[in-house]
Amino acid sequence: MELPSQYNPQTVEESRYQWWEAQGLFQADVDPTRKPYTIVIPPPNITGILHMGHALNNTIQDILIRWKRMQGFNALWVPGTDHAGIATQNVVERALAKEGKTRQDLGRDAFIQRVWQWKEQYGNTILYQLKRLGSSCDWRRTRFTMDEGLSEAVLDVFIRLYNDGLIYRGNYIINWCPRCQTALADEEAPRKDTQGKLYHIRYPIEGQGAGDGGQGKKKSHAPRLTPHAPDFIEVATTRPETMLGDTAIAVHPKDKRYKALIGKHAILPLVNRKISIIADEQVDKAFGTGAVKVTPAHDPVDFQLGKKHGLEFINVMTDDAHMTNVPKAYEGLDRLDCRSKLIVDLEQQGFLGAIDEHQHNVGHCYRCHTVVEPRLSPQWFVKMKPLAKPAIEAVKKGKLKFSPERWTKVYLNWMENIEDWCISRQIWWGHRLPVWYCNNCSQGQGAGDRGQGKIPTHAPRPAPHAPELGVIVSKSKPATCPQCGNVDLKQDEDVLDTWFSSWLWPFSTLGWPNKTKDLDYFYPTDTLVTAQEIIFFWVARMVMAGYFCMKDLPFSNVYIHGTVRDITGKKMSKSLGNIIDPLDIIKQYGTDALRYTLITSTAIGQDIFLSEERFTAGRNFANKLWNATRFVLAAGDAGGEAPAARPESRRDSRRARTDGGVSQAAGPAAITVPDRWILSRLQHTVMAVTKSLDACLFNEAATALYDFLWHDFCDWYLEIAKVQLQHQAPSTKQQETTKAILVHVLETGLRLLHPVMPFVTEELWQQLQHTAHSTQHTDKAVSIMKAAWPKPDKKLIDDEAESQFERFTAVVGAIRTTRAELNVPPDRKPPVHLITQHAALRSFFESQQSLLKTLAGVGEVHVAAKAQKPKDAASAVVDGIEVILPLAGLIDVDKERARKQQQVEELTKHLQQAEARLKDRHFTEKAPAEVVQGARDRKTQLEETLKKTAEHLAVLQAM
RNA sequence: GGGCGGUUAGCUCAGUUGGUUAGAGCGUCACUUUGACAUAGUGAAGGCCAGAGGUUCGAAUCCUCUACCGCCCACCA
Repeated sequence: MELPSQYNPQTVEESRYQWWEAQGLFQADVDPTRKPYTIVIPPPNITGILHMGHALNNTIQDILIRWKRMQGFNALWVPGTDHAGIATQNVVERALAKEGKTRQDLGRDAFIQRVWQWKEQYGNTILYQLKRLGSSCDWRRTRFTMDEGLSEAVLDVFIRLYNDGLIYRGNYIINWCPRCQTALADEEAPRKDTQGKLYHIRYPIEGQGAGDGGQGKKKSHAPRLTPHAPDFIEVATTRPETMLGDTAIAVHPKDKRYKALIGKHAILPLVNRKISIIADEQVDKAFGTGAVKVTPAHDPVDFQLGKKHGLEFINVMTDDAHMTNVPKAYEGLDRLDCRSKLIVDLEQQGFLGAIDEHQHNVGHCYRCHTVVEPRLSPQWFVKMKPLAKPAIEAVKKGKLKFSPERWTKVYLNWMENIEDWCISRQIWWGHRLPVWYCNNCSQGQGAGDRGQGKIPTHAPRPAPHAPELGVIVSKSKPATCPQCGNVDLKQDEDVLDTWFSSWLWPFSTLGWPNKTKDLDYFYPTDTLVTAQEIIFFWVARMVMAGYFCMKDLPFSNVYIHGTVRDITGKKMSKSLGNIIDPLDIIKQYGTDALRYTLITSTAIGQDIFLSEERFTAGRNFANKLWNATRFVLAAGDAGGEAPAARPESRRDSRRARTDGGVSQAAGPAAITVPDRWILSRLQHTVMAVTKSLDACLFNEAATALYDFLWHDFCDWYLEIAKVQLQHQAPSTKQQETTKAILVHVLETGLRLLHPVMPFVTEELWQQLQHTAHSTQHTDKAVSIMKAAWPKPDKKLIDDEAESQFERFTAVVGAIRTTRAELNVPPDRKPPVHLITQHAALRSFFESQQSLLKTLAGVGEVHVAAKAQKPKDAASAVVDGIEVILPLAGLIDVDKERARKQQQVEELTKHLQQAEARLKDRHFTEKAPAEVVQGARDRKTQLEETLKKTAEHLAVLQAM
């Protein structure tokens, strides 16, 4: 079959993928006779479109899966998607907004229906895109975090945790996004450095003659804070509007400035509420004025202080961050408008001190970037400390490993300081809490009554099995309230955090909570491949869920890859416009090129700085392989007229074609040093690639293959094969051997490369199956995917051939360099003299004459023990062989002389270094013997080379 | 404020447990359109391994400090 001279991925990839799928090659089922290898995909959001991060992440997973599959494992890659609560709801809400509607207009049920509709239409886009990447997932098993089984798992684990006392409801300071109107986990409210202002406000002290609100006082910017008779206390805040909810002022107990005030009261300006002045060590004397206003309902630290000191909690904001429970003048104002108005009023009434510029970290909603409001709110929490315990142990005992290893510390550090997890979200899209309220029993503590007025604080429910009155946790709606028999029960309006379903992913996708054969066989999974951003969100929680639900860790290896950035180091993002779209790259360069370039661009766990030009390397490599195969196929066909040398049956052919059989079948006379060399190099490559993959050093595996296939195989062996194939003597046996080796080495190389570049390797491997010299390594392997992973054949490792061949290439290189440097016209073929004392080397070079002539472009080859010294000859010494190239009439004598001069200088320098080293007593006495010996050998060699080179310089100088 | 990573050729990066003269790809320059491939071949130029100390016979590699870049975590109002 004729192959075109260029590889065109477009004509191959899609149809080849469909063929794989149709053959069922991605599928894995329970098979007790084989060992499983399992990966669960980090489920992409249904709103997602493929970006470079996905491309890298899934390429790595696919490499592992394809590699393990070839090694004979029953390899399962479970795909699926995540419902991505807030993200998806936002997308659908935006679509609604275009129709001029809000979700409230539709109502809850209709809205959710609308989201499902959207999901059906667009939610699998990302999965189709993963197919374009070549991902060999078992698509029959595709799961979705809101499908029936997984929803069941979510409710099940909620109830288990609740019954174990690990889920509780409490009023807590949470991050509240006023735009999305939902609570956000800490991880969902990333902090950004923000330039803000620090407002100083003066609170009059009760009974110090300033209780009249400071009217008529002169404005002074210097706080008068004497320990003796202060009439006000000045505090500093970045959010003045929260002062309306202040219920105390806190100072450090040892702060001399305020000691006298502790226990007294201050008057809250504008509100005229009496608040107490308390002491707490948490207060930093050095910050601001050293006095802090305490707003327990609107700040995490203040919340703690509030609980500790029994303060009142006053919520002054509504869900959409407008003021409430405040003096009429401020009621209903937006938080920022209120801030402005307050500043004016405080200033007018003389309560305002200095306003400083202040840079601080402010949380922003990760979806809409609105500044979050820390806010007291009734929410559901998972108690994390008990869950973290086994998850910490697993890592400490080495049962769970991270690569790169450094993430272990990050993981442990977080786990050991873990905070409870706020799992309720005030959105509609997600798993609704399996919680019902009885209005009879619960006194209006239901979900509808959120965040208004003065909320009593609840400590977390401390002991298990202490059910709150009127709160019923149940998978389905209970008929009646078990306490009072009331039939009017209302389900909690909240849904669960998206991660509350993802943390079950490794076992929920395999059927949990049912006891399935899949679970039994495939769990625990093996490797989890993910990005560093979600170690806390997801990885850590999966480990905890694994131990809680399955009593076993969910995976034994976590591979954390780097982040794909643009060439300047910025994260790729739409708003920056620095996106390189993987699908564009696939169109332009091919999937294999994309995969190859991504993989070779990152050492373990390092970030990738990507630029588009880099993909040419991958494309060129695929093209190189394509053309090498074209050559091998052509060579095979050309040899078709030698049937006697060809084994007749397939069975025979397999025997003759196994690794060990290559040399034996051809007989000792037919195998040449280059043959032995390439076979030996192949074994080293098999070992190196396998070892690298074992250590997750994907870039090293790919680079080793690139070097071997491109340089060793194409640059050297293919060129040699051309000579060996055209050569008539000594026998056609040699030609047969050469052809067999060509096919064998290429075929093995393709198998090694298949996990990284699946498409082109499959295509070419299929082509090779049609040749006379094909090697069929697995019986009935229909695809390279099912071919066996190569194993090294130690018998073919041939140090002698390797060192001889290295000498050969060095001699060829020396001749080429000389020719190029002296501008010898390419059609001129000067004779060459090889001078060496070693008889073995002489006979070796005698036997390689024709190769030398072709590869180095020389005429007659003279091998001798002694130099005849032609006057105008260029020469070089490599590996103890002197190479003399008589170039009568072709040399630029001056130039060559200068070059030799330079060579002599360099050699002299190196020799001096070597000598100095050997003279160093410390070195000779302390360094290991082989290192010292190496240095001696090196020195001797240098001396020899220098001597010869100097002689030639002398010759040149005489010319 | 803590923690982590990075700094090696013009660019992007490798560099195994310290050990000959520090490598690759891209780019550059020269020659080559030879029957696999110009998405190629051959050859060349290009590095005080961020800086300063230290350990060692020997340091890109180990230690300390400094500088810059980038991430993560954290309640300084």
